[in-house]
Amino acid sequence: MPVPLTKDPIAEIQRNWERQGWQQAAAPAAAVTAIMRTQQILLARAQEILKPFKLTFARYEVISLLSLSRERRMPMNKASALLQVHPTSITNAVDRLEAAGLVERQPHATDRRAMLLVLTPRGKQMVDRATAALNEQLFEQTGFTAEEVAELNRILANFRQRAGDFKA
Amino acid sequence: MPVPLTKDPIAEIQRNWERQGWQQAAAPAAAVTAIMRTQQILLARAQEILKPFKLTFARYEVISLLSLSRERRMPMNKASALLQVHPTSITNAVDRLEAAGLVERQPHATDRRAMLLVLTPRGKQMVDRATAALNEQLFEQTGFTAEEVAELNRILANFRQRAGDFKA
DNA sequence: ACTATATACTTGGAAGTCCTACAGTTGGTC
DNA sequence: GACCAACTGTAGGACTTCCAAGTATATAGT
Repeated sequence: MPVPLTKDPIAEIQRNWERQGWQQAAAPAAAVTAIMRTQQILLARAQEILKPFKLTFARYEVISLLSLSRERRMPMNKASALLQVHPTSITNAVDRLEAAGLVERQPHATDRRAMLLVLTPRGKQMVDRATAALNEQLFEQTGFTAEEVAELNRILANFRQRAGDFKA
Repeated sequence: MPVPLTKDPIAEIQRNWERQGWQQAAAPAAAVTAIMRTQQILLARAQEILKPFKLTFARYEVISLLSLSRERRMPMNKASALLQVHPTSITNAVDRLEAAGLVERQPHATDRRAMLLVLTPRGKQMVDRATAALNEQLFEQTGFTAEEVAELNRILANFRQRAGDFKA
């Protein structure tokens, strides 16, 4: 990692796959690996930017979601569904957000099984600052051109829809 | 997650960002989130396919790399560089691969700090079967069209190069 | 030749993800 | 009205990733 490689290791995977005679699988195998690596790079950047706020990207996503909702509150199962992560991941994130005073758990008015997540004023302030930092330092300079962003959004939305993430 | 959402939650993020007046950041924010979600879906599929082999994707990547190298052996630091993960991740994966009898650690001939990873015959057999499964069940039916795969490979290779993953 | 810096790997710990299993609630069905 | 299936959130465990620190070895500079 310190010294950049002289060859793209993912292009190397594709060449290896082709050399083995797996023509059909070669390019998609490279694409899958590239997506995983890209995610890793983007996540690392986000975490770096969020470090001064003592937030991780997972926790940022939770409070950002709350911040954009009406009333700045939401049942946990809805947060889980919208962020598309396992319920226990939300539990984990909320435990830490609550310890940091950014979010509160409140009983649901009509369903005693459910928990309502409520963004505190401190939480709101934190989201605003963290979002400004992410916008400036990550989203407005991802390293993708505007065309590439549009292409990615198109291709990945198709994929996610076919994968069953959402309907029509 | 059980019931598919009626709206794409990532498109929702983009709309929310635009509503807040963050025009420049909106589309890239959606793209970043889409990449993360897509990685999650692909990783889950890979893990599912590898489960019968008692392999995780991280461990598969290590033995696949060894399998494609001359002599089926490689120093750990080279594996770390090529897979672009932290050295400790390799240590972790190799501990488990070694326990499963798929890989062996051998001393390096000329550098006594270094460790040589050697794929065992059992390991080779396992890679071959796992690769066949991944090719059939994942890579040959990712849900991307051939054009989309080509676009992804082009866009993500540019990105990774700009991010410093490799030179020229 | 000797010291200082750099490299290779491991250990221990923090954080995230998921899964399984469980307790408490809810709600439709007979 | 009682009962069972489905749902909500959480505890515990496995796994991965990274970071920080430590040990051993190699290499460069004086």
